[in-house]
Amino acid sequence: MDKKYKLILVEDDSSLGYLLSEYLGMKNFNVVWAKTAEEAIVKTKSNAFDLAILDVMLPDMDGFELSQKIKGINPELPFLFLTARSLKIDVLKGFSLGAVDYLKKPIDEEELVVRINALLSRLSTSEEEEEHASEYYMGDYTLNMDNFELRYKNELIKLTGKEFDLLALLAKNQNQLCTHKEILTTIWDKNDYFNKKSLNVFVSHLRKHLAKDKRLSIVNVNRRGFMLRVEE
Amino acid sequence: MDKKYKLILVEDDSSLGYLLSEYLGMKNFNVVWAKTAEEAIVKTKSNAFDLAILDVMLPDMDGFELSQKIKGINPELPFLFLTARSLKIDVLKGFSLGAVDYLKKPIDEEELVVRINALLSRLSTSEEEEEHASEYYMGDYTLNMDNFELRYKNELIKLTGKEFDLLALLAKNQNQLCTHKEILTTIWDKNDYFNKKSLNVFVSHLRKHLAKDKRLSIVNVNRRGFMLRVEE
DNA sequence: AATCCTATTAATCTTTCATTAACCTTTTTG
DNA sequence: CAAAAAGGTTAATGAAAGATTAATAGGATT
Repeated sequence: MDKKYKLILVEDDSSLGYLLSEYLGMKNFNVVWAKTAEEAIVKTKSNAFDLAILDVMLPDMDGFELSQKIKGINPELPFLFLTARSLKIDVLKGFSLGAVDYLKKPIDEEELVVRINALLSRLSTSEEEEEHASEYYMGDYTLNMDNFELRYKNELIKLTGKEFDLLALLAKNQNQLCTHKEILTTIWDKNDYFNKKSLNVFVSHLRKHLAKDKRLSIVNVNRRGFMLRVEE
Repeated sequence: MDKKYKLILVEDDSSLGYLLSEYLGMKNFNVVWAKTAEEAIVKTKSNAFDLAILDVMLPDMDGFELSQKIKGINPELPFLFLTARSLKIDVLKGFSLGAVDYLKKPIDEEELVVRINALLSRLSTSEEEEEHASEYYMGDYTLNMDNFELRYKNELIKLTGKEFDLLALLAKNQNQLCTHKEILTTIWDKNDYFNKKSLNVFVSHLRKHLAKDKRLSIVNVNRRGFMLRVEE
């Protein structure tokens, strides 16, 4: 049996939203429907979606802005934009090569399913490729991977080697849980009681370093691991 | 595998900045996104960019003014301006000291990639002269690669062979980390404990030589390497 | 061969940083 | 709800890395 993919549909129009979620449900997708951007953000935090379908015109926020925030929560999520405007299409068409696509309204449901599957299949094939970003952004902080520098609004913050390694791992997976095992095996090479104690110390240090931006927090998930949370 | 070019995109508009950096990332560019001119200046100091894409209208500074400042930091950097205004070519003529191009908004991303590649290819043909830069400038010091001379405001400072090699490497990568491995393999050919000890001695010598300009410092990044930092 | 120059090695001192310990707070479990 | 486990924070410690100066050795030059 195929994996049942979980989608979030962000659409303020009730009729269209209902119609699409029903239709996609019939097509064996697990659909969560959010009517506002705010709702979408909350839902993204508490669900592991495989794909997001966003109306670009929402009552409370621009769809692109929303996509950015969602990406902050779940960086791997592919997007499918629903747009009535033809204006932005020239901006979006370039994305048809990557994990972003768009559809013009009115929506053709069959076409929608084709696009969804295209995005999902692309995701699974490119899962292996490692991303080597040279900078990670977290709120007003920037972590530069080339010179091992952390900056808060251009102010340099000195990090030790292990502090940097840990923050880099958390930043790479921001808003996603890093398990104890994952952290300890990548940074300490060994997953034992004493290294776990050491990890706690470093988490504490990093919290101090990141204290200047209230939107950032390193949260503990009891018995599982840590997560760098970046709030919108 | 092709070299991954590193670009800085200076764009205050969140939606456009996000879309472009995502798109260029997909096109296998390493993109660093700055939202303000000030941010751009800091990032230019701490990254070795191959190209800069500047919005001409920024909240804190005019894009052309910014380009001049960036040019002061990285003189070889080619520019690509994004402009809403229909600019006449003669305005850009003043900038044709280096590789410069411009694109009108709204941006056609495919066109953007074509222009970027055009600028970069122009760069690579003249890469020969970049590698053989005859002088490096660090604060009030000048390192002449042709006659192996270091000068502080015209005052000649005598360097030994290894001192020169090391300073040249650091100067070429100023404000960027040079790892122990990088230094030892390029200057000593072998990366072992004793050469590392020797490196420390030379760093100490160079610090004395560079002491006359307080803005210069050779900083150590524990267990990673050294960096020639040039302030302001 | 004596002198000069320079890179390496040695010796010594200082700094840095990961670990450990100690103690406190929060969460989980029985 | 009490005991136990896990997590949080700060400080002490010691080993490793780095900085600096001096000594040595080896090659080149005269």
